[in-house]
Formats: sequence, structure tokens, C-alpha cells
Amino acid sequence: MERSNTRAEAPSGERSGTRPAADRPPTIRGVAARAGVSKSLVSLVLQGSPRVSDAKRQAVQAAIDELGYRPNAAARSLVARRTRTVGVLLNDMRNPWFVEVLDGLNSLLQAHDLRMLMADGRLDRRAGHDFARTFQELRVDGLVVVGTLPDTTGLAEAAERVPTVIAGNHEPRLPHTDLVANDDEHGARLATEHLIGLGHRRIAHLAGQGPVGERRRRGFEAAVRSHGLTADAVVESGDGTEEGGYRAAVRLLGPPRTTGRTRTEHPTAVFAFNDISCVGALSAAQELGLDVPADLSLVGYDNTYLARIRHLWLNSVNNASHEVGRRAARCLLDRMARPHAPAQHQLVAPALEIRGSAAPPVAT
Amino acid sequence: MERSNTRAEAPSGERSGTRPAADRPPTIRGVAARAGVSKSLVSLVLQGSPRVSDAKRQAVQAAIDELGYRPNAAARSLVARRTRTVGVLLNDMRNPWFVEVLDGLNSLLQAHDLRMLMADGRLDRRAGHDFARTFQELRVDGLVVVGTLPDTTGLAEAAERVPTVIAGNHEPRLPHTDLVANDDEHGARLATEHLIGLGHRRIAHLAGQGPVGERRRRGFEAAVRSHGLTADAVVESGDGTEEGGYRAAVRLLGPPRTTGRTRTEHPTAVFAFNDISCVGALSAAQELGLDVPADLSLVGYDNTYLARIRHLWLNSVNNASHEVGRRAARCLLDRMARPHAPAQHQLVAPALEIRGSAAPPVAT
DNA sequence: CTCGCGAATTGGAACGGTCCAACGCTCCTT
DNA sequence: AAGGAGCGTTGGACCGTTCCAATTCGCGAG
Repeated sequence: MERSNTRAEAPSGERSGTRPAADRPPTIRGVAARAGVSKSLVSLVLQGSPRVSDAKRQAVQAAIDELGYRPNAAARSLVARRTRTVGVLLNDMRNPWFVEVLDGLNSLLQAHDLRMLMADGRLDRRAGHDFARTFQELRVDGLVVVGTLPDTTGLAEAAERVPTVIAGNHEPRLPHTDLVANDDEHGARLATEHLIGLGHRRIAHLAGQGPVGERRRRGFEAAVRSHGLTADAVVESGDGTEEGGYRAAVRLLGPPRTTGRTRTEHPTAVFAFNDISCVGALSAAQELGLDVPADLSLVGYDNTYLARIRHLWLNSVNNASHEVGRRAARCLLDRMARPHAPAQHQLVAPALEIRGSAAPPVAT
Repeated sequence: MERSNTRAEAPSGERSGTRPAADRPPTIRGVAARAGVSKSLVSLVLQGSPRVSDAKRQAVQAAIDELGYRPNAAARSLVARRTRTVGVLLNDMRNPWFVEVLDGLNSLLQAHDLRMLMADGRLDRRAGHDFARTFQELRVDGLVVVGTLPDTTGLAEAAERVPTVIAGNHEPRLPHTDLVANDDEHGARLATEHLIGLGHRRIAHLAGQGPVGERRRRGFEAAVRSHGLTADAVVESGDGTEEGGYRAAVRLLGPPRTTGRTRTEHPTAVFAFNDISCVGALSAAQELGLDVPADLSLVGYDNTYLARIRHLWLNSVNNASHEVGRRAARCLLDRMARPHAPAQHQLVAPALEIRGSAAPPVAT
């Protein structure tokens, strides 16, 4: 009996060394007993050590299969002081782009034998319960924050202790925390210059809210200015829903504005800050009797599957989220190796996807 | 020194009982030392025991805050023999409906202080690595399978040991495993009877693949038959993409078929097995010069945000996925309490969402 | 003054693994 | 024949927590 009871004359009677195994899952010791070897040897087999004889290896393997033994990850990580798990903090599962990022993340992490543990920050906010803490308690080996976090409280503190990477967001900037984000300004410039290149001179922008909306708007304005044009109009499209895009586009394209402009002064092209609001603009154009792309050119952003629908077939900026995920994984792996390296900030260049929603303007 | 070194005269010199704390995160003992109490007392404070004096409680709390102590979940679950974690097996994050299910699941599980650990089965399939196994190693307290699993290998075995619930799928049926699914047949009947109620007599169906597609098809056929009609046509729409729906609809609505039917014999309504293929049909109708809903009525399925886009505005069956998630959580909690209860199978009734893609047929 | 007695606090075993030093073999060298 | 080297195998400490039995302490009763 390896684990001898120090107080042999325990009052409770014959607590013999063999455990009663009260219907618990089998342990490494159970396997060892069954195979007639020591638990150390079982451990070696589990880790695929080459210094085990074939005979014993097979005996152990047989015992494992018969008992349906599964190693206990908690016990393992307790002594190994690593969990081979990275925590992924999502802010909103509904957003389709994050799936791409996740996919990219996964491809690399999996290759390094790390599992991803995901949590939706939006879902999991109960009173005083923050996620950075939960992940710290689980002793994840790394942390990835995908998208905009509802509150950064606790994150800064977690990032001090756990290798952390921010993916798909420009904030927050923390001391030892890398950041990989989409280059929204660049993407917006791409879209705008595409329209300019087609010959458009009066280009409007349906702007979005938040930091992302702002960056895309800045990119739009920069592109317009650098070509000697003035932005025809920048309209807030609100919450980024189809409804918001629709209303904004109606304001933009509807009956002449109070300034006294005539019909011909309406914009001939619209750059929307995302695909959904772009679809709203498409609906508005249709209702107003404008043909897309003959009378009005449209460009969206995010290249979601909406843009790929034949019925819509939008030109859209593809922000290469998969690449964002892959680079974030790369950063995380590097940082796990050298936790105190200086923070790296990267931008991933997007690309324009051209379909059928833009064309040269009709000669006026 | 509580943990005395048995070999006091170790060759390595003065390995005193106090750990060197090689930059490890603080433990309960560190907190205890700092607060001048025993580790047991710290443990009691952590669990909010009422039998601790206020003075000590505050001292411990102060030490915890100063050191930034976080309890180690692995150590805790090792002795507690529970993890307060349920594993969620997803087959495809890209599918939007599953987010709803997750949301429903979460609402209940969170209330019972259980965290969800998600894994995407599609992503995580490397050689010989199955997820049911990973979750078993993590000793999750419960398992939820969301959607169609790529391979059921290992699941049956896992379900023997861990309370398991299948959500949003009709298979597999396992001994002690509950199942909560959408009533697809009912939903399809709802959609079909809606069209019949509008006066349509020639109704076609764009069928989908897999068990889900089959059930919806059965519902369609049953509804048609029970109203004394014959299904006008059932066309395989393939993979469930927009392209597939488009092609199928073109076959259905295009130039007269080889059977010699005339134009008027084309169906006046189409029930598509999901929204995406329904959009494909919409595209086809448009290209063929058919107005929706005047010349052709359409009904989709899933009530995704596609259906809600003003430009598309599809009638669609809402399969109440949130409710599926909530009921699955309920089942899981029950089963965690009584693991050997007989398996329960529930169907959640869907509801029809009416928008603008269906109308009475024009008189012929 | 001593003897319970309850409340507060503590020591140590246990949880299920990994890892390391030590052990018993066999075989080879000197 | 004695001494190593190398290989396969083993015992036991240890990881950070919980839980239980035991201990200490102050205090009122006998």
C-alpha cells in the first residue's frame, strides 16, 4: 500500500488502504492495479514515453480501454502548472465576422495543441462577475479578446498575469498586450477610390457608430479629399441595421433637400459602412425608382454573405478576418514564449471584392 | 512549518519548509501567511462561512486583495469532484440559429452558476481527437450537443458517464440522454397550410438535404395531401445555399418542362426549406420576370435576419430556437440531479412569421 | 477551582495526476 | 570477478484546494 494511513488505529474501523471506489470514474491507480504495474508506469504510457516495454504498454492500454479510463485534466494541470487552454472572450456571437476570426485563431492554436475555451461576455455579465477573473481562476495559458469589450475592468489586471492578445479591435492599448486589428481606414479608402476610379464625383457615405464607424468615415473623407473632391454628404445611418441604412438613404436620395439642390445634384454613389446598411440603401434606391448600379453605385463593408447573395450582389470590402485570427494566434504563441516582450500592434490590410453594385455614372 | 520535509538532511542544502515561490501566482497559503492565519481559515473565508470572526475575515480579505489572489479552479474541482462547467458541442458556428439556442441555454445555466465551455466540432477535428473525450477529461458536469454532429463516435460512451442533452437535433437517440428539437414537420405544415389558406393549389417545395430537410419535406407532403391536393413538385435544392435554391427555382419556374405542361401550370407558390434557398428562388423569380408576391408566393424557414431584410421581406417559419435552448438547459439541470431518469424527448412548436412574400394567387 | 461547552481556528489527509531519484536487472568492460 | 552503463520500473513528494477531526480558548455552571 503506497499511500499508508498514518493513524493505523483510526476509530472508524478498518479503513483499508484500497479505496472503496464509490462509483467514481477510474483513476490512474485503478488502471495500474488492473494492468499489474505501478501508476508511474501508466503515467509514462499515457505520455507516450519510449522507455516502456511493449508488453507492459499493451497491458496498460488494455486496462485503459476496459475501464474506459480518462485522465483528469484538473489533476494534470495542477502539477503541470499549465492547462493547454486559451480563453477566448467574445463580445457578441451574433456578429458573423467573429466566426472568421475564431476560425483563424483555431487553425494555429490547434496545431500547437491548445484548446480554445470560449465565453460570450455579453451573455455572461451577472452582478460582479467578470470574465477575466473566471479565466484567471481556470489558469488559462493565454487570453484572446475578440471584438469590442463591454467593460475593460479587470482586463488590464488579467493581462498583467496572463499572455493576452486583442483581436479585431483598436482598444484598449495595454502594456504587454498585443493587438491585431482590421485597417478600417485603409478599407474605406479602397472602397472610396474604387468609386472615384469609376468616375463618380458626388459620393456620399452612410456612417456608422462607434470607433469602427469613425475609422471608416475618416478613411472615406481622406480619400475624397486627396482626390480634390469634397464629400457630397455624410449621413449617420444609426445603429447599423438595415432599417437605419434605409432611412439614411431615403434622406440622401429622396426629394430635393431644403438647400434647394436639384435632382441631378444627388450623389451618384454611396459608400456604406457595412453590408447591412448597404442593403438598406439598396431597398431605398429601389423604392425611389433608381436602378443599381446604373443610376446609383453602392459599396458595402465586411463582405458578409449578404453581399454574396445574387439578389443583392454587393461590392464590399473584405476585411480578412481570418487573417486577423491567424495573426492574433501567432502573437499569442510568441507572447506565451516571452511574456514580457514589448507590445506589438498590427493592422491587417483589407481587400475590395467587386461584384455588381457599382458602375460608372451616367453622363449628366 | 506544516508541510515538513521528510528528508530533513537533503543533499541540496537548506531547502527550508517555506516555498521559494518561484514567481508563481499566490496560493491560499501565501494569503494565510500574509494574514497571519491558517490556510483552512482562508478557505472558510473564501466560501463565506459564517463561523469566522469579523476581524480575521477582514484580515484575510485584505491579504487577498493585496496579493491579487485567485483561487485555482483545477485544485478546487479536483477535490470537489465537480467543475461547475458544462461542455457545449457545436457543429458549426456559422449557422446563425445556434446562437439563439446558446442564448437560451445560457440564460438558465448561468442562473444555476454553471459556466459554459464551448467547442466547435467542425473546427476541432484532428486525427483521432474527438471532443466528447476532451470534455470527459475536463470532467464537465454536463454536456450539450447543439445541432448535427459530424460523427457520433464517442458520444454514446460519453453520454453514459456525463449527463447529456441533445438540442436542436432528432438524433441520436441514446439511453439516458434527453433531446429537445424543433418540430420541423409541424413548421412545414404551418407554412404549407398558410399558402393553401391563401388559395394556392399548385405549390412546390424546394427540399433540403439531411434529416432536417427530410422532416420539412414530410410536413409539406402531409399538409398538401390532407387538403386533397397533390404536391405540384418537389425539387432538391441541393446544399442549401442561395445558388442551389436559385438553380432549383429556375428548373421549376423556367420554360415549360419536357412533360408538355404549359406556362399556366407552373406553381403559384413555393415553400423553401430554408431562408437562403428561398432568397435564391426570389432571385430566380425576378430574373424570369415574375413579381413576388403577385405572380409567385414564397415562404422560407428559420426566420433568419435575411427574412427580415426589407428588400427581401420573406414569410418564414420561426423555429423558436431560444426556447429550444431554454428547455435543453432545463433538461440538463434535471438530469444532473437524477442521472438515471428515463430519456425525455421534446419537440418545440414553431410559429409562422408573416411578411410580404406571399399573397393570394391571381385568378387564372 | 475545575469541568464541560460552544465557537473559532488549525493540522493533515485526500483529490488524481507528473516528475525525479532510486532501484534491480542484464550486459559489457576491465 | 568486480564495477559501470543503460534500461525498464517504482515509490514518494508535490501541485492547491476542501473537508473533517482535533485543538484551543473564553466563559458560565457546579
